[in-house]
Amino acid sequence: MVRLKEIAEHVGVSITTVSRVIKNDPSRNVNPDTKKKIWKAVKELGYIPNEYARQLVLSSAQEKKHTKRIAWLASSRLAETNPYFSKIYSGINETLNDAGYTLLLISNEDLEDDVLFHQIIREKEVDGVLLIDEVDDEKLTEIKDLIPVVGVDFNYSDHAISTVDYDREEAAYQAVEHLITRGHEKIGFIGGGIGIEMTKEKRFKGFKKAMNDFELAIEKHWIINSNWCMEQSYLAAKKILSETKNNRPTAIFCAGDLLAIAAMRAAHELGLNIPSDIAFIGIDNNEMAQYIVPALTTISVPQYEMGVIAAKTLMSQIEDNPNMALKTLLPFELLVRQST
Amino acid sequence: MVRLKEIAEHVGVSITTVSRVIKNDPSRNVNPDTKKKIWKAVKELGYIPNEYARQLVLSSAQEKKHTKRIAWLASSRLAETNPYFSKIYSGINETLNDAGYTLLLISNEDLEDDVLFHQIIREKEVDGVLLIDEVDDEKLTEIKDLIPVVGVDFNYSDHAISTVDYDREEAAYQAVEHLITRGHEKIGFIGGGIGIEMTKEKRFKGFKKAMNDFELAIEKHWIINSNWCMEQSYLAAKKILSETKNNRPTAIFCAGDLLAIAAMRAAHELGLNIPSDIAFIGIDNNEMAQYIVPALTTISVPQYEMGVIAAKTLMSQIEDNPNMALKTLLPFELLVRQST
DNA sequence: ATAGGAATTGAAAACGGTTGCAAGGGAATG
DNA sequence: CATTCCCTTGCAACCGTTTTCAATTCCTAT
Repeated sequence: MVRLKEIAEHVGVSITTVSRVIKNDPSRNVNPDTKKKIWKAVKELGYIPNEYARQLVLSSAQEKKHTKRIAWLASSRLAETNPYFSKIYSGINETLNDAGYTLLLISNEDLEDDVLFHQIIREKEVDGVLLIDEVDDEKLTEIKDLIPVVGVDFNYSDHAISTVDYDREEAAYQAVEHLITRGHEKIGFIGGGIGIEMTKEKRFKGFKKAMNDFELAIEKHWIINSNWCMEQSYLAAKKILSETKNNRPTAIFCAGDLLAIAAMRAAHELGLNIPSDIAFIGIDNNEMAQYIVPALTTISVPQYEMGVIAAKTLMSQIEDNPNMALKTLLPFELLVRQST
Repeated sequence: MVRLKEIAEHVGVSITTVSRVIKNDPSRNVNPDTKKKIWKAVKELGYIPNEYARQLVLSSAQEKKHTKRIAWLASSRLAETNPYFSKIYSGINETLNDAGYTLLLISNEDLEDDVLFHQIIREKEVDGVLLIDEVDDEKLTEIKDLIPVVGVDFNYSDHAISTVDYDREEAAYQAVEHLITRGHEKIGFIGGGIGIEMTKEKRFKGFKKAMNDFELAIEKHWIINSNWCMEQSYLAAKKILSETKNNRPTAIFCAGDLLAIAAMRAAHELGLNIPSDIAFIGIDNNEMAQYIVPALTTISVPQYEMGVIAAKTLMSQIEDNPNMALKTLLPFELLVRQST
């Protein structure tokens, strides 16, 4: 390992001078010739500053340097399954990268490990944390006092942290309203809801509110929790739609496009026509939604923008440190296609 | 900041002893009572070891400590668009996490930035690099001498680095062969190929080989480069399939399921029946493939396993350091469904 | 009792930088 | 020619750990 010392000897100056040149310290002036010679030696010898030694000195003076790293905290299951998140990720990553940050991926489950938690959060291996999934309350309470935190794609947390989301209750309301204006009265709901009580699920709330506002009855066994799993959505839909015409819904609101696609398959296999026998509406505007047959009516959510804004919010919290808990809501849009 | 010194003073022992207790050094024995007292003080004062000071000492003795971080190097465009990669990612992430590693996401484009490159690769902010996309040759040559590298989901690189992939030429061959055994003779090809000359694309090679082996003619304007973009695949398919019956293919081999789905939409809009008028086969076995109507015949690729093995390969290169360039190929499987 | 060994502890020297302070040298000024 | 000042440079202390080595105490076996 090349050290300052070797450069100093090679050039014939003191370590101090070399250090000053390399740090490009503007408050100290070094003879241009010396400077040139030192840089030459640095290149030749392939010197790389020892970050540890540097920080050691600084650690007492100023507070610990920013690492320019940010943790993306999500349950691994989630990131893996849903293309929905890759768009959010895209927005986050591009924004962060432009600002010189890099993303560290940590799955929620791993954070249970105390060692990791200690190392990453307490020792500030990262400057901030982006929450995609809900973390359990206890952990969140612990984290949010130690390090800036911004949540994306959810907002039902009671904690005082910044979140970026769309108004999912209103989105669901409009989706159901759309079905109702199309004349539907018997409407089912296929939700995701991993470990979240349905009651907390805003999309379900929106569904209920719309049904109530239009004085329509909610049929309990048309309410499905799919665990965000296409297979489950498919099976559930198959079950519901196998009933006789009077006992099955005429429309189903799915909390995700993928769930809708799976459910539509079930309808197709049962020989039902979409949308005349059974209509479907999703949420997400997955790229696929427009290509499947029939194209899926859905609510387009600004995933990319959510990522961008979440990243910006977090960076401003890190850099300017205003500990305000901002709740940002982004606009969405109903896209009517062939499935309704 | 709480330092060893303060603990030492608080307990009334030397810094040395405190250090030994905290490191839990088994080769040195410390009086159990002292140990207990020290731990108590550590907890009370909230001591957190200064990683910089620690590493500074170690940096000369052994080589620089492993950071337990690994960089995932991919073009941002790629990760964003294709659910295909999230499965690979899943395999990688889970395997790494189990071994105590975390993933750092770096987009290919950002690495062009010399500062980032220097910091991440040269200063060993990570222990190793996973390549998903091809990096440009120059960069790769530079990286692979500095740090362990493993490539996933490609193997046409001439460089001596380890790769994990499936035999994509053979997979393509079997896909086309399947179409041919179904009686098709006029077969089109929709490929991805971002910035890669088609000739380098193994899937295209497999396609050509099969066509040649069965003595079928390749129609040039049935060969499309979609840039992995569903929209382009859709448009291209629409153009080809608008021709009169004699001038259009009876089957199309798509280098990805998503491309196939988009192309099928085009066929549908033109009123063509799948598979009797036009058959489709994809590659990937995207989760969606089985749910669309008609379900897509495709080649299932062990994405998750590829991720797992790539991660393991990289870890063994980091830890055991055998600089061998292993080329691992995983098995795939033809899944015949309704689109052929 | 006493030598020898094991258990326990501490002093001090690194590790590779940064930085306050002071000194040397030359040019400018009186 | 003496004085002052600025430019340039180096000395040395320090950052918070780890670790070598030696010192001290306490047993145990003779």
